[in-house]
Amino acid sequence: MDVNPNCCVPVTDETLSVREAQTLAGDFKALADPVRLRLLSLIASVPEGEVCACDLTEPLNRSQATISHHLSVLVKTGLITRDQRGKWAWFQVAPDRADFVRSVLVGPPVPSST
Amino acid sequence: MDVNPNCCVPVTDETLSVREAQTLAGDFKALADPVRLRLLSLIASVPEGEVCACDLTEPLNRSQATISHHLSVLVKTGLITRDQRGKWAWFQVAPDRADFVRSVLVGPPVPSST
DNA sequence: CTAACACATTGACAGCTATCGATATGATGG
DNA sequence: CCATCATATCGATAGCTGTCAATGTGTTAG
Repeated sequence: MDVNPNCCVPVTDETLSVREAQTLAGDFKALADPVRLRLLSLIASVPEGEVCACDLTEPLNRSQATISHHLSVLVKTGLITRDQRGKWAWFQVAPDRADFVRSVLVGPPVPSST
Repeated sequence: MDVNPNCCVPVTDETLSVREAQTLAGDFKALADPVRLRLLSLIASVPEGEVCACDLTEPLNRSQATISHHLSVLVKTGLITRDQRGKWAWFQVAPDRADFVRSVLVGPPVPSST
């Protein structure tokens, strides 16, 4: 296929590399689920800075297994950290990702009425 | 299941609502693919502000059908707009989403060396 | 040791998604 | 009209993902 005469091939150095794109996509994949977003939101919203898993199952209306799964996805992606303390597991937003998480959680431009 | 005595139920008003979470997750789902991220990056990087589809197939190393599919996903999500002009289709970052797109494309903290 | 508890893991299933070849659509040029 | 080109859509397939019940693992209390 030859390039049409009206435009240029736009690949520049500013373009995301394949590797960068994969990394970024991995982060967004972790954020691309409503349950995980609400989990993250809950964890980020507590003044204490950390929440134990027992308090996350009920408000999200999912089974304990499902919540545990989502938490482990968030941990594996590095967005939150897990701290096993006795028989409870405590989660907090990963300190080095706190800015990212906060910027991500400022709600979308909800297309509400008016 | 009763709440353990060491923590509180953290549901507050700051928590993402179900609807907000769904909307946000939809955006991130569109961004959760390396090919779409690179497409977006290419479109956002041209000085002219718009690119025709013919210039997007080759650099991403995917079939024409695949690129067309990804472009339509980005259009449907509202991140880019399509302008059919003669037999070419021109794409640009949606003006009202430009800030969001730019903030999203600033590369991740790549853990590689240098 | 045993029972109860908090949580993780497993196995299964339905639904979604990325991809491509093939084909359709719609514009352009003769 | 007809051929050609740019792009969209279709159909098929392989792989991934969200979910839950069931089960495993490690902890605490008696």
